[in-house]
Amino acid sequence: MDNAGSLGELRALDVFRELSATGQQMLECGMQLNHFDELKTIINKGNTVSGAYVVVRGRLRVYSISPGGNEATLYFINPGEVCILALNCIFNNLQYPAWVQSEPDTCVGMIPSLTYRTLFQNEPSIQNLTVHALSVLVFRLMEELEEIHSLNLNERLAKFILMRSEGVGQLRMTQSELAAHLGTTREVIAKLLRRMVADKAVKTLRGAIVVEQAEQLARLAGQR
Amino acid sequence: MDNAGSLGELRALDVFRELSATGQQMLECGMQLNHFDELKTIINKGNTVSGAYVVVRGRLRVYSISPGGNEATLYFINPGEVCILALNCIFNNLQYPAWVQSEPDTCVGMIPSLTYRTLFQNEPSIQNLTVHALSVLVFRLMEELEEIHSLNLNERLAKFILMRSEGVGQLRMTQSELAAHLGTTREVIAKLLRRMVADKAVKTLRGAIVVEQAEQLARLAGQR
DNA sequence: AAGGCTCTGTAGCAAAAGCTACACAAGGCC
DNA sequence: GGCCTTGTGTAGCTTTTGCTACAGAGCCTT
Repeated sequence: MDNAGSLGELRALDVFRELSATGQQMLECGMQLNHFDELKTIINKGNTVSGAYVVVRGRLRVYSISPGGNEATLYFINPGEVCILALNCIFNNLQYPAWVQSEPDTCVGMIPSLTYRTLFQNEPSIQNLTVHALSVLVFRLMEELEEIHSLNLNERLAKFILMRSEGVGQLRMTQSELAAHLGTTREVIAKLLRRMVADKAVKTLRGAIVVEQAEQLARLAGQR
Repeated sequence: MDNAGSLGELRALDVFRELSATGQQMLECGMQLNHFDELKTIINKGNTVSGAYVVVRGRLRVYSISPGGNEATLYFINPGEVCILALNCIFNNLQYPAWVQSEPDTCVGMIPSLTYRTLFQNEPSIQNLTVHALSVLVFRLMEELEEIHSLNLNERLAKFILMRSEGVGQLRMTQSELAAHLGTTREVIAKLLRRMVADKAVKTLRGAIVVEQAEQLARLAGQR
């Protein structure tokens, strides 16, 4: 996880900005911006992807849905990063293997497949960016897999709250949403939260979790 | 999962062979072959990686170990494929984030980091190979994550046996090994196998599982 | 203010998975 | 053959997670 963080420096947006600044690339003609005010599903599983996505503002959430209807977040795409899964599909003409959803107030740039492939062939910076983005994703997925195997739900929940409340001290999210991220159900989240509340680690509000004692929470996340 | 399969055509070994055949690359000087007769741990978590690994024969297994000591397989690297995680580390000077183990009778070629980086900068085929290998890995990891979220142990076990016994009709593996792959314990595997035996889907031997009725097994793997 | 919607709290039972403990079987080695 | 190691079968208990059901609280709309 620290590893993955240290990889996050090469920002897709900067690369594209620089490229278009130099002028010799036909970049402007390609990138089109889309803005999403509220939560919206952008790609459905099985969709054909028409281009590479770059997150300008906000965040994208890539998730899967089980036959039973339960959602589970696979990973997030943060501002400045490309949606490498889309690249994946572009390079191999595949269908997108998951769902993608925008968080509220998210802005996404789209570069047509063909443009991206041309850029990749001619621009070392784009080659690096691509490899880099894929690497980051691999790290995130491995980290997620590892956590699922070695932590139980309680620990994963504590960790999730801790990570996503950083700075603010609270996490604006309903318990159903939390459940969808961790691949479980609302009632289970409620049950676990009840224990954390009893431990005075957090406080629950409508639509939010307030972190009371971060170290207490960290302890819950750390060991069983 | 069908997606991942269709990605597997670009074989690392062929690319390197071709490159060294053309002669203008200093490839021979780089690749050194290692042979492993039996199960052996090649990379430990946190190790610094000294080069790119190409599997010539056999198979590599990438896995994680939880604090409790339980293993869980993240994915396999098949003949002709590169260990992209190692590439990852090469490009970003990171430590390897998991353990790697060779199966019996496995042959692995190693290309020093520097050589690989040079190749990547100059050879389009290597660039493609790299992106391709990373893409395949991303698909495999996503598939694994999705399965963990949507299938229970019984279904995952059935699927695992089915996949790994293809053609032969049996799976040469102890129950402890099975447990390590699926991230659980021997007793649980034994319990699940007992049910499958009662259903006449499989038969258990010492060190092996024999598939009796593949469709029966497929049914167990398919739904709950 | 009334009604409706969404979110939360709680209980209780069912199923899944993990853990401990032990008996027995198969194969290798001396 | 006897011993040792490794692998398997089984039982019973605990913990975790999932599922069903319902009550109440907060917020918005009309």
